[in-house]
Amino acid sequence: MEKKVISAKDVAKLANVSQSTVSRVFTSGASVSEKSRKKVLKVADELNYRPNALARGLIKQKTNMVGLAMKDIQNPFYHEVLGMFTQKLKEKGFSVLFVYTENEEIEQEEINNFLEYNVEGIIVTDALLSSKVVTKLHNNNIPVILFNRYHKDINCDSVSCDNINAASEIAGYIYDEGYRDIVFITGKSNTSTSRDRQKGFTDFLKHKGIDITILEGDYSYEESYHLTETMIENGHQPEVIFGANDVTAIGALDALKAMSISVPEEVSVIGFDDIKMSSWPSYMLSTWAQPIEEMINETINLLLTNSKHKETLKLKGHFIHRNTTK
Amino acid sequence: MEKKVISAKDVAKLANVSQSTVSRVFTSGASVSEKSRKKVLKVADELNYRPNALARGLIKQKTNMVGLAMKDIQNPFYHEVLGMFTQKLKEKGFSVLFVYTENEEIEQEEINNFLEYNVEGIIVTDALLSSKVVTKLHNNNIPVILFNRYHKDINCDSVSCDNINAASEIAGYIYDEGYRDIVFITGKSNTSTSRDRQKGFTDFLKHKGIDITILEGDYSYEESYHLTETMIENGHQPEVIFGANDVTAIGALDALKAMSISVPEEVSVIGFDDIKMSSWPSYMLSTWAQPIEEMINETINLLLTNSKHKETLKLKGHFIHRNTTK
DNA sequence: CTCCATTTTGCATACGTATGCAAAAACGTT
DNA sequence: AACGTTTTTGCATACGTATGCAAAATGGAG
Repeated sequence: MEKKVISAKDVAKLANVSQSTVSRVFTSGASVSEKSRKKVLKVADELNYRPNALARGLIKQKTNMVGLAMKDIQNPFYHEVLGMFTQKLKEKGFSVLFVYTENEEIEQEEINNFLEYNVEGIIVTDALLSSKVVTKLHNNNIPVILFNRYHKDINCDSVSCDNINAASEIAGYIYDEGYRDIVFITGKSNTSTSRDRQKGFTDFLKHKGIDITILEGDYSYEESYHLTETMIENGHQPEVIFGANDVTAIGALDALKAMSISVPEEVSVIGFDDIKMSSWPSYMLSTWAQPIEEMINETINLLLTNSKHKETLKLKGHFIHRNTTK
Repeated sequence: MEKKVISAKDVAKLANVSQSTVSRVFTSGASVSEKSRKKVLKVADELNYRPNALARGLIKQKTNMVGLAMKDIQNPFYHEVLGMFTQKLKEKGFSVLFVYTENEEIEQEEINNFLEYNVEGIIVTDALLSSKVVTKLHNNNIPVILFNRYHKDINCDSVSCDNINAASEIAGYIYDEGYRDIVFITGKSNTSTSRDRQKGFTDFLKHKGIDITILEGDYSYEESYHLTETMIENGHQPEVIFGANDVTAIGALDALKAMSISVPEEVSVIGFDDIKMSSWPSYMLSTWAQPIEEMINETINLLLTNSKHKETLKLKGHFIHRNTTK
């Protein structure tokens, strides 16, 4: 039963051609006569032959593999991102070498793993890597793209939502509605997403002469729920709460509901991400929709072009008005 | 700048040894003198050398890669599964080639992709594959394990929660509580998980002389919400609702809340999976916790042993009593 | 220092594919 | 049929590593 793995040589023998010819049949753009192609394909099909991607990668210095490192898979936003990445990369002919990381900074080890497999590019989602590692990758001519993160000290491509502007627009909306008692619940403070959302939000309002209340969250439901609950218990009931992401906003929303505070009549709530859950009837959360598809397209684009000139792309997105705002 | 990729040969030259010696330094169990090892490691570190996994895989017929095909990444349960799989596989020295699929049956193409890369095993989560494909894989001596699915016509290893027994135990609990007006909201009917949960549940109750109401869901929040809402509107308010998974139960729960029906006083709700969301304060859903970690350990175990004798493992798990049951 | 046993090393080859080069085949023109 | 042109083919080699084998180096005992 121990059927040994069949190679181009085996096919060649049965088809009465050379191994080169077999190879050419499976190499697009190579010159093979129609007769040989037919013969080879027939035998290949019978033997169930498929070219070995490792050997091919070895000789072509091209593996068709992309490393995808992802953090914080708890946030539903990234599930959608993961799904879309794998699908779009597949369309482009790439396979995905997946790594899940718990640290804010991807570890050397993960990258080494990617390098050993000669990935053609690395996408890092919701995490960072040291500038030393980035330099090393660039020396090896491997593009690396940060998705939804960037850092001034890290010279590499990055794609994210224009968090500053988005938060600023949200602030504008809130301002126009006449709200003045405003709360922002942050995400993890060491993330550029949270910092930018906070900056865009507070700067706009400060410019209008409004100081807001900032609660230090961590992008988790639990923490946000707890913060909101405590705030209300301490007698502070704001007019509007803006959460650094949807999970945060939903945590606040649930806390308000639990305390029988009506939304949006007494307190408005706004999130960020537009995860699927936000459109569930029990939430109907007003939120900022990140242009996921566009962001992913651009990321893959940067990967494919691999230009020496590094870009920091920031895409817009749009506000979605649901039932947690008036 | 175009720094070319460095090979064992380069290291060998600088360290004044042969390529074989360099190779042996990076092959555990090979015989190298301490002196050479030191020399080689020093140079390797300077040059930033790491053995090429492709070349190694080619010659050793061992790639340290595992194919992971996953369906329905929308269900939060599978995010936890994905995270745990990648971590545990990494611990065992495997890299994960990830594929996301939308079809109930993994397509030939995905498998071919895995095969081209010489994966050492394939894990299929929440989906099936044709018995033809399985046979082909077995012929190539590649183990394939279904996670949370099985099928009588597919002769391959599988690991899942013992859904029949779990649902049966839940039925027992419900019966003991004295409930008689009972609703089960199914998942997708073509999944073994949903079928088994339905079977364990209904069989137990039928045996007690109780007929239950079955609503055909699809594991989605929206459908479950809608089904529950319609049922109540039609005047049927049961004593307890059992959802085929947590997302289903949460959909029902939210529908009940929206209609101001108190849980668990008027209606109890029970789910299945114990996803993170179920322990959110606003839900506190009573549910069945699948023994994820154990399931994953067993799956990896089967992968490693790759015995000719195929097993269908069913692990137990346990009931978690929260606030949606009395 | 000599001899033998053991360890370490290098050489050569293999893994399965792609590709430059030259030979062979096919084709078209006169 | 003879020639030149184009297409197709096979040969040989390369990619970067692991490993059997024999040669070389090391170590220990006398």
